[in-house]
Amino acid sequence: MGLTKTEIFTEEQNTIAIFAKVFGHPARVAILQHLFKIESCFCGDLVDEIGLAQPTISQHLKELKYLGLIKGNVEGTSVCYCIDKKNWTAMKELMLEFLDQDIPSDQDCC
Amino acid sequence: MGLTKTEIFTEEQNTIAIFAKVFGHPARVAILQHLFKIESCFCGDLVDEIGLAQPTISQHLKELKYLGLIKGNVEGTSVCYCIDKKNWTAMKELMLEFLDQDIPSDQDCC
DNA sequence: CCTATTAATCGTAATATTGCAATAGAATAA
DNA sequence: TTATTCTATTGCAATATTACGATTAATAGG
Repeated sequence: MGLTKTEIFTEEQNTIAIFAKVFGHPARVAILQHLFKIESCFCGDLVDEIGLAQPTISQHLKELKYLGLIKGNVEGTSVCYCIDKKNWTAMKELMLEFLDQDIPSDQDCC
Repeated sequence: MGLTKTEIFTEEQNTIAIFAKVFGHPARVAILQHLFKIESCFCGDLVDEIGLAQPTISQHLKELKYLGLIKGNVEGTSVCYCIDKKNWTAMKELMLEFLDQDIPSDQDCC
């Protein structure tokens, strides 16, 4: 099938999965890390920095943009991409809540 | 192609992506949340709790186990699954480092 | 032994993802 | 206008993922 049964899960579970999925590819991790490192951020730079073809990078950027994690600003023929910090923070809160479930005991139950 | 070019990325980027990918499906998110909620943790319960077939749950558990995030303990005909807290903490550190890149300014560059 | 119970594995169909060549679009420069 | 530059889109092949029916272990109970 290859089709996720989203309807049987909570909205929170689906949202966590959607954000996690976008981080589930090293190219998108690399893009985000690079955008954080250099605050100014032209698109062509990413193609040089990461070793993937321009259409491939463009596709990854599209996904990141669709989730609101980055913004793109047209400047002449180039496009300046950067992190949408507000949305990034909101996403981070959600992921932290999920990752931080392990407060109680140190020992495992089995 | 459908084949990720892992060789052009750093080990850290690949590791982040691998962990993120496992959270990229709501069923696995749900499994982990349930394992955190009830400390004791039989496998059949997960099949009832989540509305997916037994082979499907078993497959998701296998992936979580492969990454070391959960442990399985045979008890008679049942298997008791639980979070591997040590590995969970290590994974969390890595993810936090990635998610917490946004310390500097509040304003976006574009 | 046989049977029931539980979980893992196999096989397979449906769908999704990745990557890129080719092309199209959009703005600038000459 | 025409050429150039940069990015987005299209189309497609290769591979991966998801889901589950059927089957196979593995253990427990009679």
